[in-house]
Amino acid sequence: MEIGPLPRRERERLARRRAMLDAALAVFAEKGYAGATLDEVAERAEFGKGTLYNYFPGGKEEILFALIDDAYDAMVALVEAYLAETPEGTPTRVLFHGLVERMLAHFLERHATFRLLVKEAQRLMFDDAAARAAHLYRLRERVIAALTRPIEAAMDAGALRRLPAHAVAHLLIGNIHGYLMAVTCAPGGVAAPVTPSPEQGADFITEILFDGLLTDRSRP
Amino acid sequence: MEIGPLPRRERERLARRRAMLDAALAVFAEKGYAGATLDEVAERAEFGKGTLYNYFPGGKEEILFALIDDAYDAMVALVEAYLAETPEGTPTRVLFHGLVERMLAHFLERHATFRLLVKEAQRLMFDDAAARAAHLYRLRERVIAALTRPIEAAMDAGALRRLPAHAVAHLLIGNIHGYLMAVTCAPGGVAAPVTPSPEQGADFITEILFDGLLTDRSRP
DNA sequence: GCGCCCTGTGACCGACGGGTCACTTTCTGA
DNA sequence: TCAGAAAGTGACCCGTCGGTCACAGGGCGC
Repeated sequence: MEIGPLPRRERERLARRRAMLDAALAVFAEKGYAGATLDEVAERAEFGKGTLYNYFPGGKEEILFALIDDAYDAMVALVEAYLAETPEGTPTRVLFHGLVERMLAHFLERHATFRLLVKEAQRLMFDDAAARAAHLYRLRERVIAALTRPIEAAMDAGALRRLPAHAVAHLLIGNIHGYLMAVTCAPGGVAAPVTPSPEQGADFITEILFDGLLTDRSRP
Repeated sequence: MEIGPLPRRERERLARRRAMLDAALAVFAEKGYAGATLDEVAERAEFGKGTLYNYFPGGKEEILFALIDDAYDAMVALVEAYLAETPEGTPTRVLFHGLVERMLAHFLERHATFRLLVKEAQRLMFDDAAARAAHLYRLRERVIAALTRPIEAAMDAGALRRLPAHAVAHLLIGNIHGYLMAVTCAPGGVAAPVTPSPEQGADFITEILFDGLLTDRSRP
């Protein structure tokens, strides 16, 4: 992100790399990794196919992993930035509501990234090649770990029931994923059969996860 | 399933078709649709490649859709069978606990089917070809609809809070999917970092969805 | 027992696309 | 201005696989 001190040459190189990744993201998200062709990526990035190999010697697969790594890094960064900027003492419920809202907003405005993760990351997690699967597993674990920290803190503070924090983090991710699938998979793209805005989505998820579905108890 | 009255010729034909689908399921789940080859499917089914086309004139894609259709049909059948055999008046919580347990058990003992759905169905839901995406969307909706019915009944009975039943059904599916991902994607296959058995998984999911995560209220 | 037809077969074909490399263009520093 | 280096390019190569089809063989009716 520190683009100031870098020599011009370097900056341009990074910008070209960025342009290639952007093009690849669009193509991969649209056609899927297997269905995408490097010719189309190159064309959309406005480079020759050979040039891609100057920037990604590993070819198609290296490009895919660069995209996936970026997507997971961004997710971890989002969680950590949010936690860092949220004042101490924020009520647990507000804290998590904001976090869910941020994550929903993040993916709703990065539709291609979400598609890529759904189409390819999930597939790679079950890859035969143990190395690939393990890499994906590690990326996912980093996100889970980032979420586990505030969950555990809330449990320590007595705000949340003491449950396996790791499992709760998985559940949170699962709900965000499920919500996004429901919202973005409606026929015709981003039209919404369920609630459409990040706020409403966060309301729904937070309310159910915190309060549960049951009626038979007092409610504020 | 009615194999009695069918003439022998028909039965054998269906059995062969079944064998081909089984082989294809194994190969597709392992290598992914794009990575799988019909040669391998044919070999594993112990037929010549040409024979596949006698049973699936549409080729590779028809085989994939047959598998996915079967998987969704089985899910709907599972839900409906469970609801049919569960006595009237079963407490809501017990009803849903059993349902979740059934679904978890179903997929835990059909690992290949789960992998296929994760790898391919999710990908197809975002397919460019609107027809393909719409088909998948319809399949998913049938499952959601089957789940929505008991949820709405429970809301009508006052056992669950009045919330958009459709959204709650999505959420339930999302949690089951998330749980299975967490459990089956551990490095090394089906080893479990979270809770491993359908019972424990159903306990966890039911408890959180019904009671919520908060501590600050009375609990039985 | 005979011949027709239905089913199975796998060698073959052609499209496709990932990756390469000899050549061109652009940039840099003297 | 120019030579050498660095970066860009796309025609080409070649392995791979979905799909085809001419032929084989076994079962069924006659």
